[in-house]
Amino acid sequence: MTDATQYPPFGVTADLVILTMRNDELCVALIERRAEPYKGQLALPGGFVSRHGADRTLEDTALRELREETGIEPHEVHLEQLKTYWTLGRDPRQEVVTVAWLALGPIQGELQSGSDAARADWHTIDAALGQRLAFDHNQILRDGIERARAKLEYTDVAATFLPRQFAIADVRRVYEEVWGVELDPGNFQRKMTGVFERVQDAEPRNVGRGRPAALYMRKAREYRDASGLVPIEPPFRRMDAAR
Amino acid sequence: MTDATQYPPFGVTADLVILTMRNDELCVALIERRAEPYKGQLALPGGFVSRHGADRTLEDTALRELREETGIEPHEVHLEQLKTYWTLGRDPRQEVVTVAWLALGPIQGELQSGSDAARADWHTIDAALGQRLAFDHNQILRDGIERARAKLEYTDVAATFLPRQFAIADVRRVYEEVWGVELDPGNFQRKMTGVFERVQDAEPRNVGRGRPAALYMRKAREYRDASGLVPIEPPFRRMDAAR
DNA sequence: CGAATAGTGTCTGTTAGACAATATCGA
DNA sequence: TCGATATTGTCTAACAGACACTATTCG
Repeated sequence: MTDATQYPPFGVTADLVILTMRNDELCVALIERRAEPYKGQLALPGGFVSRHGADRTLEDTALRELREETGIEPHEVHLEQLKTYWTLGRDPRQEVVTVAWLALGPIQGELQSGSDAARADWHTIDAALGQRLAFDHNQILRDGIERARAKLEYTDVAATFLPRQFAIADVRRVYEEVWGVELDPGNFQRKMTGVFERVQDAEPRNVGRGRPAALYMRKAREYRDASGLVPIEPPFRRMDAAR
Repeated sequence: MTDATQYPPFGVTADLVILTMRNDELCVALIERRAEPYKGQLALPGGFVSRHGADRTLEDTALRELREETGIEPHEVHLEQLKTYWTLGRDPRQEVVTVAWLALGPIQGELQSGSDAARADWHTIDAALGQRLAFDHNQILRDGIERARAKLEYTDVAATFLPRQFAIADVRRVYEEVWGVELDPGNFQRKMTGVFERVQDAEPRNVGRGRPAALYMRKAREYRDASGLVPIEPPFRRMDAAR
């Protein structure tokens, strides 16, 4: 660390794995690259740190990219740092270190393509991983999904996919889709009612057929860790599948 | 991402949170900085990526720094990426992004100071966190310890602190020290014998008084995740304290 | 022998998971 | 009414935690 200037200069980007549920399917936001390298291929949205010194932290860059891409306000999503990626020659233009972020939210509308994207769209996880993405974005996407899967087990992160008020069955559908399993509705209900807070007033949103569900929201007062998530009790094991 | 060269150049370092047990105390490796900034203060060991293109991946840098600092061979330690840190002006010389790594191992000997360090020594966690470290290294160290604590709960990572063969009580002492709790020896025994593999031959290493303990090692064949750790069964809860 | 540590047995309260039963809606 | 979904009840096997007990060493 004696003389920093003797070491090679890097570019630093923040790339985003933005996941949401659309029609009960787990989807990821991808852009189509407008420029080389990987022109025309799909990639995770992202961009370089500190356009004109606007970013003061790594998170600023991630939040800015998130806003540009989805038009969503930061407080509506869960955002956490995922992992950092670099291998020699990973980007042919110059050495680029990418700090990947995981963003989860109830994002409804269509996406807006930023400056460097020809278009931006939602893709199901299977469709996205079934093709070659730009750079090492296949790996980043896999890591992001794995992180989300793991966090369902010991946090209330599933609720970040849902609007502010939701039914327990909505939470269950998130688990079922993200884990790819079927869960027993009865047992799930019991476990989760303790995790969330019942909304008393609120007319029961009456969507489909069947008995209307009570609405819940995330508990505000409980202990949250640095990531803003509430730990859920001992284990919600991935093996807890019905049948 | 249109023109990478318009963005500011960053230096990239790998800094290490190297934890080990010495005299049943959790200790961290710190260096005393030889040069400005923070000259004379304690800091996590680390260094810039790719001195003369020697590093082809981020992990290469971490492994190289680890070897230089501890003289330890990579296969003897558990190494995982922790988190990446940057805020504007974090390093007064130039903008530096630091990829922090967590290294856990049964590191016995003294430390060798690298080129940029006046000296390198082991410090207990309390001593290290009780003073002002260079840069944002207090935060990085706290994050590293928290990661280690969390991983004890659902992996066999405790064994990475120990030599290849160990007694169950050794594992228990790791949990007790890292979590700062007392665990019931009997119940701990039962849970952990399933996690590890008994070494049949191996004369019972006879250290202190009392009945000599059977030796165990980590299971080689079981499923290991990408980090090389074996998941341990449902929950080893932090609350599982005795008394 | 007694002190110390390793390891096993046993009991009890809790809980996960299976599955049945009830509640409340739309058609 | 039926079909669908929400919610609660019940049972059982497993298990965590408390704690007593046995095993094996050293001094």
